[in-house]
Amino acid sequence: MSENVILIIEDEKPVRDMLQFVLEQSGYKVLEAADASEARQRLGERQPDMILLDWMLPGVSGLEYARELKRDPCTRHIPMIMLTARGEEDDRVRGLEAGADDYITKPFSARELVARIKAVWRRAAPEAGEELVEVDGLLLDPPSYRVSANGRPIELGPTEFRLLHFFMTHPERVYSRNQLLDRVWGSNVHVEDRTVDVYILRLRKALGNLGRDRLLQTVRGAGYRFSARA
Amino acid sequence: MSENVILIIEDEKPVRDMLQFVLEQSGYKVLEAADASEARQRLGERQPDMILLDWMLPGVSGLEYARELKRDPCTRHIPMIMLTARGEEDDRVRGLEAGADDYITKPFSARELVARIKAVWRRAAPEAGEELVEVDGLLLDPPSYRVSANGRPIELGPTEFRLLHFFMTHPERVYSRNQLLDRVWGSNVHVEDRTVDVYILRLRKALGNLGRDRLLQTVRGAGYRFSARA
DNA sequence: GGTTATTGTCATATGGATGTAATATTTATC
DNA sequence: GATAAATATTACATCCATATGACAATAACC
Repeated sequence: MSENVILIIEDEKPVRDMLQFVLEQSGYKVLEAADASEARQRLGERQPDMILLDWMLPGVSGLEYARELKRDPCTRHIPMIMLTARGEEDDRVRGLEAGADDYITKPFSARELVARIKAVWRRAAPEAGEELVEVDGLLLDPPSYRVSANGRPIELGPTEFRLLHFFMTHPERVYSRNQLLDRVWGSNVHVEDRTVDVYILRLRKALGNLGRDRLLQTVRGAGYRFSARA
Repeated sequence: MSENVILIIEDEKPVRDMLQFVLEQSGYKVLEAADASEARQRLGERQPDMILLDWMLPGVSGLEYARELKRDPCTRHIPMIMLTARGEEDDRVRGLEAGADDYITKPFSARELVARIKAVWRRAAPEAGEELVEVDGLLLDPPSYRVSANGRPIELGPTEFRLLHFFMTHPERVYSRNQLLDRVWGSNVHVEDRTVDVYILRLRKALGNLGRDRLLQTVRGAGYRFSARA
């Protein structure tokens, strides 16, 4: 997961600091602005992946600024969460009408904030890599999380599933253990590269039940390859 | 939330433009028609999720056209709001009798319009999934709020009912806890994702009484799936 | 107003999943 | 064929995700 950037637009410094702490704690990068004009400046420098906008701002109100953000083609696509004091139903409706994707009422817990941020992103970005993959009678269906060959199901653990999915979508090419760790396990995990051997074995065993283990080939000195060819 | 499409049937262009602006601001897609014949054309091209119908139309009056829409099986289920100049109680009654879901008097604020649209959808939403659902001998009937298997009834709480309804209408696909919270609990609520486990358990217990708990499958590391297959 | 059902959260139990090390086997090289 | 290097396989301790039962807060109901 690449680092996500969140722009906080909030005039009260203590609240801003609290937000920054919470969000950085959760692994996000934070930009700050105390009012609309500072926000415009930040937006000129860098496009964030999320905007947290306080309802009450000095000068241009949060609501007005929300509308402005949603009018600008450069910023309208950026998901926005409004921060409001004591939940007035009216404000909430107006905030959502102004184009906010969600709103959150102060005071809120760190967990709630992070949960809402994730929920908004989830809704904004539908999942990728959803298509059914087929190689040599072997079927892998991401949405249903199922693998089968000749109609018979194959049981796989999560890691084996990801590994097989990667191989099936990148066939006919050798990947080193470290490349596989990067692409399947994730870039910043430290795992012994010999671990890959073990998962290859586990995957082969599972595929072997239906005679598909030959698809997973060892290339000595280089790594592994997934291929329908002998 | 998928993009909702609203068809505006209104002969005065300035009013139409205003409506379009307001609705697009609120994130809806807008179709336009100046009279009944144009409306028929638009409806042939695309089914909207809502119809805004002016009371006064040249040619076929709004009232007549409302009746026509409610007679046609292809359009009768689409929620409809009538727009009228001044609120004569009489018109209002006739409009509602003709099948309109709500009624709004010009001039109205953007907020009022959007609020009524949302309110109509809220009321219409339960009607949307009205059809009896059946999976592997398990029956769920939304109107009567009943669930049964082999003729024997199953008692479910409201949340378990909604959860089961969602699963039965979206089978063979894995949903993460957070996706389920979004789709079953609603997007603007904050609930711990572990709570889903508990409701899965409760639902399984209820289904287990009639041996249907196997339909609700755990997919480790991914979420849950509803499926009649093993 | 009191009772009951519902809801969401927590603590704990359980079992699968994960990563590593030790050992066996294969392969390449001389 | 001996040796070294790479890979396969086994076994295991640990960790983590899920299952489950109990509970307090809340809402619905009579």
